[in-house]
Amino acid sequence: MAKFYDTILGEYIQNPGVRGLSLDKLSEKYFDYEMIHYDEITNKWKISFEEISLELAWKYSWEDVYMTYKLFKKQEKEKIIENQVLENIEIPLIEVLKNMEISWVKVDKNKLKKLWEILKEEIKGLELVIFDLAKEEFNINSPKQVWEILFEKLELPKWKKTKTGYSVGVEVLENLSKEYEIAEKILNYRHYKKLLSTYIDGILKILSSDDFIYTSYNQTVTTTGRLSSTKPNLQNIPVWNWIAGEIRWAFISRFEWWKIMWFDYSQIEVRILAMMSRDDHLLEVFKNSGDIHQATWEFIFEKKDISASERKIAKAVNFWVIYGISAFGLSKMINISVKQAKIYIERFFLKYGEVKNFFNDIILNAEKNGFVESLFGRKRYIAWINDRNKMIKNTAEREAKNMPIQWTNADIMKLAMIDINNFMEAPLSPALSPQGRKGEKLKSKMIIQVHDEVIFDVFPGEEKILQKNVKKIMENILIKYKKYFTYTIKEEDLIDLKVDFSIWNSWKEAK
DNA sequence: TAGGATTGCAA
DNA sequence: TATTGCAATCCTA
Repeated sequence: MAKFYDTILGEYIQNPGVRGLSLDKLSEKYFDYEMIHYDEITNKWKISFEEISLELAWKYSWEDVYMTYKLFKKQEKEKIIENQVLENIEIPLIEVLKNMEISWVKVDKNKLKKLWEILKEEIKGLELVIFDLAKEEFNINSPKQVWEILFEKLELPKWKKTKTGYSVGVEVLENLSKEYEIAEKILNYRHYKKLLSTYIDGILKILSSDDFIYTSYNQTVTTTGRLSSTKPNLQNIPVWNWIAGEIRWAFISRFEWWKIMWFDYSQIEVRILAMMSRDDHLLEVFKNSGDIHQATWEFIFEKKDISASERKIAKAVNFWVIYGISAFGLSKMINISVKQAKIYIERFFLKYGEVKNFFNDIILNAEKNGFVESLFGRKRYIAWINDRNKMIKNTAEREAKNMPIQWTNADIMKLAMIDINNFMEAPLSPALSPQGRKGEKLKSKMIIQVHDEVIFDVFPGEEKILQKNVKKIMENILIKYKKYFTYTIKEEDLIDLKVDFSIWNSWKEAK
């Protein structure tokens, strides 16, 4: 039993993704009791807590404690506190996330300022061109004004409607940009503007005086057991393109002589699929070559030499099948005909037959029991799996198919983070300590998690010990925690997870 | 000023 | 006609 407990996490485990997990919401939901709000007692923050009457302060404080206690008692009675995922993953993770949050992330302010100058210049230029093409000035950031200009004034062909007018999203503009320069320019404008507002201004705005940012990790918002990150969201920093990719160069080690180290689970979802489905052919790939894309193509098309474009298709098929994509979706995603896409998907399931059975079983079970389950027993209720509406039913089925995989992914990563944290907190033996000091802890810090990657700020001299141990911990999670499995997996089907690694002075790496 | 709608970034 | 998120911006109520 952990040293501490969290009733919100208890609630989250029961019903991941349900909004309104705050104490006052739960108190209403379960005890039909409306708590006093902080807004009320402070007259909407007009007075401070010290200024309110003792009686009100007492009631407010008492409620907080008592309702938490009642919630705990309820969860104890319902045996929620004994939930394996809660006890072994979510509760221990609290401290890990705390450590990450207080470690902060150093930012290269000058780098961002330089990017700001470049982007500002580009945007200004594009604005002029767009106004010239439109023959008037308007707000390019306003979708409404954009479609008014494009479809009403310039009479470009209309593509897609929205609730309030016409869509002018990427898909539409990309189609238009084949013939109309203005569409292409607006796309460029948006791209740069996005980088400038969200990633440059957004980060500069919240930078501390010594150039650090301190993100928050939220443990109870996603329906898939993943974490989320806010203020800033460090989980959607751009990776592509010459200028967007530059942004990652701005996340640097905290001191000049420190390094940024980056670990990433390679193709983890396909590996999980192989293991959970126990598909012999898929498992074989990972036990042998490990090159899943090459293997899929060879296997599906009974062909040895493959071209770069064929490999790209194989990669897409491997990737999208996990999400239960339709032939239509796949065709759009990689720009092939629906007919072709259908053939690829059919052949995938024909060859990897157990995968098909695995997905079918998940749906059957969900229909029967109303929930799906991860490898470690994380449950999600999908009541609408039996909906009569075919659209709703289809969506539910796609969710059901994807969730066990994505959840298991999240569980693996969380377990790895807990073990990494334990490793970093434990006093090192003199032999292992980089400086040979007795009882010393590592000084490096785990700073960022992005779903299947973890990033460290590394103290000089600790590179080797971290590289070796973090990689080992991450790759061995399934073997170490097989006792928690709720699916039966044969010992020989426990495949190795693969972790890629790189080290640099900033987050931008050889990706 | 709050919140819906649109858009776009990540895994 | 894949999923999960967060955030900037516009614009209406």
